[in-house]
Amino acid sequence: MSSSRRQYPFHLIESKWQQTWEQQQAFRAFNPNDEIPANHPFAVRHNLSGKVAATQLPPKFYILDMFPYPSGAGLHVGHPEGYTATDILARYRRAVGYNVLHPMGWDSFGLPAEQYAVKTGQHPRVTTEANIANFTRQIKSLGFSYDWSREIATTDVEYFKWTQWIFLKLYNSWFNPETNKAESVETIEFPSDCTTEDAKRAYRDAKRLAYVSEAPVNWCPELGTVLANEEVIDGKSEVGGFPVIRKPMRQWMLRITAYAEKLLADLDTIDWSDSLKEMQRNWIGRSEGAEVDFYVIPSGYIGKPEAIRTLYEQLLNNRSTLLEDSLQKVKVFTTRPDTLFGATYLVISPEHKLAPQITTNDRRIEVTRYTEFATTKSDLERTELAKEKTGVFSGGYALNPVNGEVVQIWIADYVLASYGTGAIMAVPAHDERDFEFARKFKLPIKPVVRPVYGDNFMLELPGDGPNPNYDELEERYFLHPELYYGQTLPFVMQGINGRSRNLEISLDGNSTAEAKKKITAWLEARGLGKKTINYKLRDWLFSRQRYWGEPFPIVWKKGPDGQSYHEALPESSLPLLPPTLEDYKPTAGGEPPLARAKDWLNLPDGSVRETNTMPQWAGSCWYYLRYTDAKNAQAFVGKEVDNYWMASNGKAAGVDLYVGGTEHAVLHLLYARFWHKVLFDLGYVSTPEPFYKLVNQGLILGEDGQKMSKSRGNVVNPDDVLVEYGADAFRLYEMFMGPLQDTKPWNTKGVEGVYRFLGRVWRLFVDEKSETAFEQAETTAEPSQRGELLDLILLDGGITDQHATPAQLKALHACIKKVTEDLDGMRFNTAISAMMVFINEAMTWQTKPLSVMKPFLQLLAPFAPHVAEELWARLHATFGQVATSLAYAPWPKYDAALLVESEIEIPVQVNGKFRDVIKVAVDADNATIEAAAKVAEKAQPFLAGKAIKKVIIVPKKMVNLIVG
RNA sequence: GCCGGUGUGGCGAAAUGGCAGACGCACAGGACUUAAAAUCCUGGGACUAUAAAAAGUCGUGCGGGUUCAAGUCCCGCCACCGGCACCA
Repeated sequence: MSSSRRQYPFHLIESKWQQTWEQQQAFRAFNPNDEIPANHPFAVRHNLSGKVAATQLPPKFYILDMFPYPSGAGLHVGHPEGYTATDILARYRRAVGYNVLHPMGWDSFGLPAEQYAVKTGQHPRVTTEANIANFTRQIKSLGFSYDWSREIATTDVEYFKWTQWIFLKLYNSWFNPETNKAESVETIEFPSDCTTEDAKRAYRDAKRLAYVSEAPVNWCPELGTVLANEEVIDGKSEVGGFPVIRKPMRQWMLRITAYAEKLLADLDTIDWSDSLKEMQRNWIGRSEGAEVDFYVIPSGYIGKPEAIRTLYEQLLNNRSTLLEDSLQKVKVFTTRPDTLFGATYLVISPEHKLAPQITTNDRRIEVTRYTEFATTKSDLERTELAKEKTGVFSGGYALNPVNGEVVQIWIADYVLASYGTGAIMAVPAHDERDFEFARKFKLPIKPVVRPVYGDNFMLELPGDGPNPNYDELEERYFLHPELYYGQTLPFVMQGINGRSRNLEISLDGNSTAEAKKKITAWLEARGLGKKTINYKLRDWLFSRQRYWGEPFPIVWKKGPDGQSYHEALPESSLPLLPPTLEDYKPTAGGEPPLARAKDWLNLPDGSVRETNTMPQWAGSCWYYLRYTDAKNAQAFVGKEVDNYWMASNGKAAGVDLYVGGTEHAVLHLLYARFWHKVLFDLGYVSTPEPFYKLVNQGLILGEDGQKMSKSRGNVVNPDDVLVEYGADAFRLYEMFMGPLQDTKPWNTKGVEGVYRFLGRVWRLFVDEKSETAFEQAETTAEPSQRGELLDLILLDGGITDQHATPAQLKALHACIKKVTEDLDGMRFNTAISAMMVFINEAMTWQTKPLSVMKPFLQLLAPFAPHVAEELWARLHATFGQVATSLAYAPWPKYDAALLVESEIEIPVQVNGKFRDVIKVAVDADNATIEAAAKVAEKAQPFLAGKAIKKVIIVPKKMVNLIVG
C-alpha cells in the first residue's frame, strides 16, 4: 500500500496544524481570573480578555480521559479510541461555546519500571521519563486538543506531595456515625475507661480512616508485595498471574467500608451505564438481614435435656447479667431470619475466635488438624478445591434461640471469617451450601418454608396427579423431607412459612417478607438479635512493599511500655521523597526496599520511617482534581477553581464526561469516589461525586478477532497507521468502526475506506491540475522546503460565492442535523456516515457554493481537524476573508424549514405486506392518500376482486389496505 | 450458579413499532490507461422462475404471542461476551 499515491498531502498538513495549535496554545483552558491574552482564539470567540471572573466565563465542560500508565510498549490502538471520542466532543463543545477543560497526564508509578530497576539498577524515574516522552510524542501526533499546560504525572514531586497530603487527611480523620461523615480525629470522644494517653491513642488509632491492621493479607511471593483483594483474581495476582497466599502482616488499611452506604446510594445520582453501576453494587454487596445470638451450652449440660430446657427458659425469661456473662454466645448473620426454625446446626469459620473454646477435648486433635489445613490453604487452593465441602464437628452445642433446640456447632471453611460475624446458622432445607454440607455429614434437614401454591414446582411427587390435595402435600413436605430432598434441590426462594412457632410467636402461614419482619422484631424484643446490614466490601489494603510509589509520611516511635506506635509527619515536611538506592530489591529479611536506606530510615530522635509505599491507585484517586489547578503551590486544588470546573453545571456535577476502559469498573472508580467523598466531607471539594457521566469504550481486537497481544502478534501500532494514512484517517476510522462502547475488531481495509473518503473531501475542494503540479514539485524539493509547496495547491474553480440551490441546502442541513444529534448522543459512526452521504452527493454538483462548503468543514473539523483547518484556511484566503480559528468557529445550526419536502414517498401495504410506493404532497389529507394507494400499480394484483375492509393511514409514514 | 450485555448480508455495521441491510469494507462488471495503480460509474440478502426481464416466496439466533404492521414490544429457550462467584 505504501507504494500507492497519497490521497492528499496529510503528511504536510498534519504537522503544520499541530505546530500552529501549539504556538497559539489554541487549546489552553482558562481558569477564573487567569490572564487571557486578547488575541487567543477563545478570547476572540467570546469577546474576553484580561482577568475574567468565573461568572463572566462561558459555561464549563470538563471532559476527561482515563490517564494511561506510560508503559515501555507505547500506545496501542485501544488507547486512542477513547481519546479520539473525547477529543471530538471537546472540539464540538468548544465550537458550541463552552469553556472546555480537556487535559492529559500520566499514571506513572507502577511495577514495570521498578522491576526494570531491580534488573538493571536504572532508576525508575529515568525509565518512566523516557516512556512518558514516547507516549507524549505518540499522543501529540494524533492532533488531540489537550491543554498540555496542565499535564501532570503522579510521579512528579509536586504532585505526590499532595497525594501524601491527602493521605494525612485520611489519617487524621474518622467517620462519625452520628453526623454520617468524615471529621477530624479531634472530635472523637473517648469512653470513660479511656484515661491514659496510651489508651486514648490506641482508641483514636482504631478509628482513623487510615489505620494499621495485622490481618491476614494477600501476599504474592513472586511480586514481593501484598495485594488488595481487588488485585487478586482466582487466587492469582492480577498483574503477572502469580500465586497469592494468605499471610498475616502489618499493613495500612483505608476504611472504605465506612462509605459503603454512600458509595452505593450515590450511584443513583450519576449517569453511568447500568452494567457498570451493577458491578459496583455487586462489589459493595449490601445485604439486609439479622444478627442472631446462639448461646453455647456449657459442657456440663450435655445429655441433660431438662437442665437445658431450664437454661433456655432462664435465657428467655429472666436473663441476668450473671447468666449472660457466664455463657459464650455465637453471633451469626443471616439474610433469612424467617428460616430460624429450620436452623439445624451452626458453622463457624476456622479462624473464629471462639473455635478453641467451643471445641471439646475429645475433638481437639481433629479440630486442630482441620483448622491448620484450612487456614494455610491459599486462596488459589480454596477456589480450586471448592467443589467438595470440608468441615469438622467441634464437639460443642448451642441453643436455637427461637425454640431451644440443641444444635451442633461445626467448623468449616465454607464460612468466611471476614464476612458478617464469621459464623452462620445452617438451614439446609433452604440454602444450597448448607444442604450440600448437611448431606455430606448426615446432618438434619428441616423444611420450614414451602413454595406458594400455583407457581409450585416442588411439592408434587410423581403420582400426585393433576389435582393434588395441597393440605396433604404440605404435611408431607414439612414432616417427611426425605421424600423431597432426595430428588430436588433445597427450596431457596421466598415462600410461606410452616412449622415455625414457639409459645410466643408463630410465623406459620406468613410470607417470607412478613416472617422476616416478625421474627426480627421478636428477637430484638427478647434481646437475642437485631436487624443488621452487611457489606461484601472490605477495607482497602493500602500499603505495598515497593520502591516506586509514594512513601508514607509516617514515623514509628516506641512508647514507654516498649510498644511501638505511629505518628504522622507534619504537613510542612511534605513532600517526603524516597531515598536514593543502589539496589531496588527487598532486603534479605523480607523488608521493603526502602528499609535498605539506613540514613533515610532512622531519624535523629530515634524514630523510624514507615517503609511501605502507597499503591498505584493512590495517584489516580485525585488526578482529575489536580488538572483543574495543576500549578497551585498553596493547595491541592483552589476552592474557586474547584467550584468552577467541578460544581453543578445544570444537571451535571463533577467531571462532565469521563471515558475509559471497563477494567477500572471497581478498582479505580470505587477508590476515587471514596477519596472524593472524604474530601467532600472535610470541605475541600464542592461535589459529593467526582464523575457525572461515565462511558466505557469497547475493546479493540486484532484483525483476527482475538484480543491484541504481543504473543499473538496481532498488535496494531498507531505509528504505522499514521505514516500510511495520517492522523485524520486514523481518528475517523477509530470512530467509524462501530459504537464506542462495543468490542470490535481492527481492519486495516476499513482505514483505507475512511482515508478514501478524506481524499474525496480533499478533491472536492482543490484544483486537480494544481495538485499534480504540487506532487511533481514535491518529488524534487528538499524535505525542509516541502511545507511551502502546499501553496502550489489551489482551490477548485467550482467553489464560488454564490447562492446555493435548494437541493444543496437540503443536503447540508440534513448533514448538520444528523451530525449534531449524533455528537450529542455519542454516535460517531453514524455521524461520519452522514458526512459520507453529503460528500457522495456533493461530488455530483457542478457548482459548490461557499455557503455550503464552509459549514461542512465545521462539521468535519472535530473528527478530522487537520484537513478541515487546512481547507478552511484556504477557503478564507481565496475569498479574501479573515480566517478565524476553526477550532472556535461557532457550530452551524440547521434550518428545519430547508429539510421539508413538498412531495414525499409513502409505502403502500396490503394486509401488512409492502407492495408499492406512492408519491403524494407532504400535506396530503387521508382521503387523497387512500385514493392514491388504491390505484397503486403494484398493489393491484393483491387488491383485485377483494373488498377493502379497512384502511390504516399513518400520516407521512405509510398506508395499509386490509382486504378480505 | 447469579448479574449485566450482545445475537441483522461474505465482513464492520444502520434502522422514533411503519419500504430491513443506510454508510463503509471485501467482491464482480464497466469507463479511463499501452498496461497496472489510483480515480469514476454500475451491481449485489437467500430462494423460485426466466433467454432476459417483470414477478413471487422466504429472511434480523430458536419457539410462541401482542398488533393492521415486530429487528424493534411481551413470554419461553439457545449461543456468545463481560463481571461476580461458598458473601450465609
